[in-house]
Amino acid sequence: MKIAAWNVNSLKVRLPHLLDWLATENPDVICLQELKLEDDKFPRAEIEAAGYHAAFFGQKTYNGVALISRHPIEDVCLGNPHYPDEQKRLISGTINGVRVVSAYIPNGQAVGSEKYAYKLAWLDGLITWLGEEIKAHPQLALCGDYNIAPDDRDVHDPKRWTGEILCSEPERHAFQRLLDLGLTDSFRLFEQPEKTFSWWDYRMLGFQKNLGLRIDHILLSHPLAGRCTAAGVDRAPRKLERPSDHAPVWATLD
DNA sequence: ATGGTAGCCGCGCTA
Repeated sequence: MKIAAWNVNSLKVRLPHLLDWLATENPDVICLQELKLEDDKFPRAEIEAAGYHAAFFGQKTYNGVALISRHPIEDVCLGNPHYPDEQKRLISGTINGVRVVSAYIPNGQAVGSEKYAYKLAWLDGLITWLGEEIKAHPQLALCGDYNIAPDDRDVHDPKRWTGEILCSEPERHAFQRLLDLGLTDSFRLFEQPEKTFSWWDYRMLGFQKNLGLRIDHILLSHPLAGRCTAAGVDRAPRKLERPSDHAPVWATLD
């Protein structure tokens, strides 16, 4: 079973890239973030024509998340019952007996800002909910755009980013609290090339210079981590014309 | 120190 996550930064614009990636990589599941479209604009027909089911939680202009799967998606849950939120950032469903969560964790804008406080509160709500969810569903994968680089290895220039948004200690501590629930960063189960990132700013030739961060993650509960055979980031779609600023991340399970 | 780019039913906001 191959599971992926991709912040597409507008599904309308990126649909051709998504369909290409589904055709070449053939994931069983891909969790999408930043759809930036309402549910009635979701390209259901195109996704189904490619042989996939879809469950989605959309919003105009901002946010929006989806589960795309080769297999039926059961028991879909929209949002976090412990954290009522106008912003559509969370969707979960059961696929092949695996509870798959697609999450778009808030960016936070700047340390100390109102949006930063929202990010930390949102993470608190996520952690509370996941504690219960993982008990109910021991086989769980939390996938998406975390907007957190968990370690200095995940940052192109750790000194410059020390204490900055995406790297601050409270954000990294929240990531650790997710791991403490019994989750494992699938990417770090394997040896990886140095300076592997999943997001590069559109500005200042960020991708060309590899000025990136690894902020997109697939966390696996212990039973799934034990089945994980490979994980990585696929930079190829970031090289295309009019790319998302994020690359897809993936993990395979036995 | 600022600004650079991309997406959105833009005319600023979010990332």
